Amino acid sequence: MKTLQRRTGIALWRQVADEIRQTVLPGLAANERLPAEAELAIRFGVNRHTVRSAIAALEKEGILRAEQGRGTFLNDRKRLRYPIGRRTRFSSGLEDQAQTRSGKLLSSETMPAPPHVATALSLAAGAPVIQLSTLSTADAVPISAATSWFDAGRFSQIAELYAETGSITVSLARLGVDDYTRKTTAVEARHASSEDLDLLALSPGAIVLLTRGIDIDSDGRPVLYGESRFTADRVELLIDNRAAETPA
Amino acid sequence: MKTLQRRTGIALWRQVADEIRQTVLPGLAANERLPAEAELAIRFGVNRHTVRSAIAALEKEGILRAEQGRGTFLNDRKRLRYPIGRRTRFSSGLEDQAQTRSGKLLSSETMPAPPHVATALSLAAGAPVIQLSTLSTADAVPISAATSWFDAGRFSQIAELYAETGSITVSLARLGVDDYTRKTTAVEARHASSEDLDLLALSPGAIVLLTRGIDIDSDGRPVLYGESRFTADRVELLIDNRAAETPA
DNA sequence: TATGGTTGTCTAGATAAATAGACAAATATG
DNA sequence: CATATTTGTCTATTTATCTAGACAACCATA
Repeated sequence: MKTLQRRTGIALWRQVADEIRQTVLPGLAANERLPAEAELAIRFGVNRHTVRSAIAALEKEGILRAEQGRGTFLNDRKRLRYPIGRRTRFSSGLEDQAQTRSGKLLSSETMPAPPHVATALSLAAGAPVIQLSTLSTADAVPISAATSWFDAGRFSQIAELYAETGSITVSLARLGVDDYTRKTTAVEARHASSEDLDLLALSPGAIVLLTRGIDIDSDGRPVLYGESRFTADRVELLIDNRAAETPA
Repeated sequence: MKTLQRRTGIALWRQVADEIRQTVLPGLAANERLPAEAELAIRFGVNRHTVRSAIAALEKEGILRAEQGRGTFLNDRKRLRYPIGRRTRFSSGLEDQAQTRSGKLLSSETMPAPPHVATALSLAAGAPVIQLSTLSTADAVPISAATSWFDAGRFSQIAELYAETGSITVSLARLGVDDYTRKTTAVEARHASSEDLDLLALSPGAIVLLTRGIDIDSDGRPVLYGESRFTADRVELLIDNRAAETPA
């Protein structure tokens, strides 16, 4: 196999790690043994030491474990499925997948609305908005880092409420928004920025799923505009268009 | 700024390219000039030559253009917005964004259904299915590579029809499926595999958005199960949950 | 047309990644 | 307990990446 490319700025061992993830692991059951390092080296056309670097990286990510004399084994881990629909909430939809879930307020700031935020919230450009930076975890593992903007006039207490409750839904309920629904969600994927690496405990080159969404209340008024970064190796997004989606 | 990390298997120039993409370009209008190479080198704490490698890479991607004596400029390019909803079609929804769109059949094969395909199509494990590999382009640029599976009993002519028409929708219509809707779509992101690099004309380390979706006909019977890989730097997915989504 | 700022090219040396080979340490098995 | 298989560690060498500095080529403008 001669599929790896050199002189591309991506170290060979990293490419090998990606190939193992994508072409070797899918064929294995949990706790099953991988082919020996020497065999993988031949298969990918690289030195055994390069394969070892790749395996070391995957081991550090918690995907594999190597045992001297026995072999290297696939750990038992599954990806979190994060539902996105009209009623997108962090907590609900994950109950059966994680024991504990939490939301932490990293920072809040009142600022004039940047152009795209003003547009999303149907506010005048530069109108005051509150920006929340939050981090959500499931079973103590960082799942997403989000930045949300709210109309400062309508939701002046949002930061304090979120800090107290750890939930956007609960905070909004206390401010008189009984219900809200997701209007649109845009999804992109990109390499994690240095800030993402930090917040989400990722290693360089990692991928984040970026969603940008607008939530509206029952009158159709925009309630919040948010951008979330999900760790792509721990999360997949599930978009459900079934009949339950029908507007009330 | 000291945000770059060394010894990670990602060459510094590539990290610089990503940082430029994410922290410098968003602040620029189309055709606006970037800070000078020397200034960027200081900002990122690397040698000017490293910045030049990064710019060369972005130039090769068509994002920037460097002009000797004048500076380096941001090209005018926009990301394609690919709508995902109950009625997900490749052609419609892109009309206003690309002059020409085409679908090409790469290969087709009849095979026993792999477990996850059988589940998705509500078939018995191992029942015969037709697998289509297709490539979709917009304005001659590869946008997505897809693998789709159909019940071989119900849609035996699907490969020939797709080869002829370049459209799943039209092919299905000729086989008596007047309408179909998307039941669920799962979205993941990962590094492009060597096959993806090839098909989608990407460079190593590039990201693909992977969607896995099930389409059903008006009776609720599964029509196709498909997995699509989108080039993350040229496409974003737009999930629309508005009232138009209401089932017919 | 002189000047300052910009990108382009070249040389040289330092640091990181990849290859090659040898052997130790642990494990499973006959 | 002898043997084959596997991962772990070490040394040495080659290749790629990054840094450093100097200067050429080109552009805008005073």
